[in-house]
Amino acid sequence: MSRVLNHSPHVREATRQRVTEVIRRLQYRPSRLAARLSRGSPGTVMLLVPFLTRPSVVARLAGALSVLDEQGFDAILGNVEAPDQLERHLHALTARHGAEGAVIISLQLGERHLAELRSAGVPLVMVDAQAPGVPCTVVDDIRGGTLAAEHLLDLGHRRIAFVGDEPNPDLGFRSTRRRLLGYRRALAARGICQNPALIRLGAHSSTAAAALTRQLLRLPDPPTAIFAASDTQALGVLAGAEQAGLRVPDDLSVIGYDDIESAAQLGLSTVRQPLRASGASGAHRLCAVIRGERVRPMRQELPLGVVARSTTRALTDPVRSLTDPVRAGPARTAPPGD
Amino acid sequence: MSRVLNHSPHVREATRQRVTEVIRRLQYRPSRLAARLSRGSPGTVMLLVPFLTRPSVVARLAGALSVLDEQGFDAILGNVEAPDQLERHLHALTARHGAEGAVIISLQLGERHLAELRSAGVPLVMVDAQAPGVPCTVVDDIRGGTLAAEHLLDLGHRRIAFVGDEPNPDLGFRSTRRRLLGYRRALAARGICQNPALIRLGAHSSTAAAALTRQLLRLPDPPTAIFAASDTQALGVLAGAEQAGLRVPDDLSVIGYDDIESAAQLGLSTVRQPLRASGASGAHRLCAVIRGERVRPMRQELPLGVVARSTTRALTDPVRSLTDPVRAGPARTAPPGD
DNA sequence: GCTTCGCATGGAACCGCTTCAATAACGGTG
DNA sequence: CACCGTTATTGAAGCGGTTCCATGCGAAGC
Repeated sequence: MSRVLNHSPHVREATRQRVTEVIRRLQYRPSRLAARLSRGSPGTVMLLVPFLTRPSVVARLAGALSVLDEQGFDAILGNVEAPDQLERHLHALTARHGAEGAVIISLQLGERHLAELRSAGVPLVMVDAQAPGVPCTVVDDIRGGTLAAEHLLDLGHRRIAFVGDEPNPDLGFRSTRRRLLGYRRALAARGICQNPALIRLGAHSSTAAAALTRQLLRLPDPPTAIFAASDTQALGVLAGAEQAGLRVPDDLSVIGYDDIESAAQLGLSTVRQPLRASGASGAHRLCAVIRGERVRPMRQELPLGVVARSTTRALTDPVRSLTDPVRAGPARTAPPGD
Repeated sequence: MSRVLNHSPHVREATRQRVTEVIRRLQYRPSRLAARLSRGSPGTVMLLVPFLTRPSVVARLAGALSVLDEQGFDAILGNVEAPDQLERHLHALTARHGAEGAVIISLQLGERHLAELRSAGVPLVMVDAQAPGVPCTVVDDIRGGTLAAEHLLDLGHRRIAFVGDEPNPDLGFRSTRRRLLGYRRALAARGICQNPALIRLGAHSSTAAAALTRQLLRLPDPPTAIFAASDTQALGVLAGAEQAGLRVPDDLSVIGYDDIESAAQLGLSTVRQPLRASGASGAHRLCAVIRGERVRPMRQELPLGVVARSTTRALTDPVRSLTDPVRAGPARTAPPGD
């Protein structure tokens, strides 16, 4: 009878009919659990994400979910906002038959965790994070930072501030640090002396970013452009600028990072990274690992690009830095919509 | 040995030690699957959501997830963006031992689906949706619509437009329709004649909303305020207004619905509903149902309230509607930040 | 010192499916 | 019509726990 359920070819049509009929009459519902146990594969993978509510995380998650779905895996979701949650979920992973593998998203695991997972032999794949020996899908955040800074530099800006979030001590996000590094390199490459006062770190929230922005704008020599470490923070920067009475992009250029949905909606200039695709790719790669295949580039790097929308514009008031009458810059890309 | 794992009291300390030691030496990892099978409870529930990327959905999801987590349930996530996905996930649910129950979020199930689930005896709970005989957690969207409209009316607006999304034929969202109904009632209650041209429906996206807004603003007699059926759409309205060269709230008041995170960030006035709490409550109630308890109010209604931020303000140009000298309204609540 | 009671432990049965080996039915052929 | 090679079906043995029952052992009571 198991044969008819699993569409085995070695069953006569007559019997199939008969069995199906009985199944229907008995209201028989097979137990997935039992099937999975005896088959030895739980058909389940874990998706581990930090701060589920962040749009960039959700986009990645959605990407991963869609391919797992179509590959027939159940996706159990683990959200970690505190170290103990990480601990718990990771522990659940190491239990045999808990999940067949895991996609770890935007979570930098510590040595201890990695060792545990390795010794438990859990198929693993990382997205927006890396670890030795684990297939990962990333972007070059340093380059991303450079791209953002260069975009602003190309528009004539010189006093370019950076607003980011402090590295989380427990769940070590390091992308902000790398983006900052890229920004620094770009400035250095153009021979611009870096003013430490223009670099502000706070909590990863747009209200924190707004506060930092107000601080920046109160500086005796305020920035003409701000690079925010994420779009979420860039939205805060926008709010901060408005609160300070500045107009974007007229008085201040702002560029974010990620290209989340609302960035497009609000016309935020940003550094785009393929969020959804990163999740999808991670999931695909995990499936490969589970099947025992060898994933090709251990470290897969996705492309990055500046999307100039309407929050960045060429520096219009050279008085601030040099001379010249007011002349509206060319920037201001087409707004979204239509 | 099962006893020591399950912390049974009937085991001597010495034996416990010995067993634990052996377990450690053998690198023994218990199989969750086997445990669950023999125990007869999968310890897993399904979270079914539509359009995972919508912020309101994510907030609810996060709420549900957090309580399931602390209750020791694995949450398998099902995202449905198309009817066939719904079908698949629902079907998986009816399989025995697939999941112990499900929290259905913002998804209006059809009669057929409900019947199937009922006959399969799957413990069910709905959030932001309802069905006869199923415990649900909702808000009164009609009243929400009324609240939004009244807020604008109280500010002196009379030409109030509505921007919303068309009901999805497959996954029947009906909240927009109800919010619209509430809006209509409020207007009717004040004896305001309703102009059908001021009601625009499109896709649920902020770009669509932006387009609708531009149409509205090109009207010979454009609205002075717009009520958007969701914050996402309100953001689009904001963008549309900006594209049309209008300033918010000076030239146009905008109110949204949901109070998603970015609403607070951007100072969007909105009708707040407890998103995260709704998910959490749904999860709690599901746990109760699973435990065989009777959930108290079958239909649990969560509170709603207007949050006036900086996108709504009293009508300043009375010429447009009636009389009165210009007097800046009280509105314009403190901006976010700090 | 021997029985009685109770708690700790070892063992069997079972959860519900898959799988594989063994048996039965089948169709074709000499 | 008997025989043989296939193919279909049935049955038993796991998968890896949990649970329940029976046995063993130690402490308490007589």
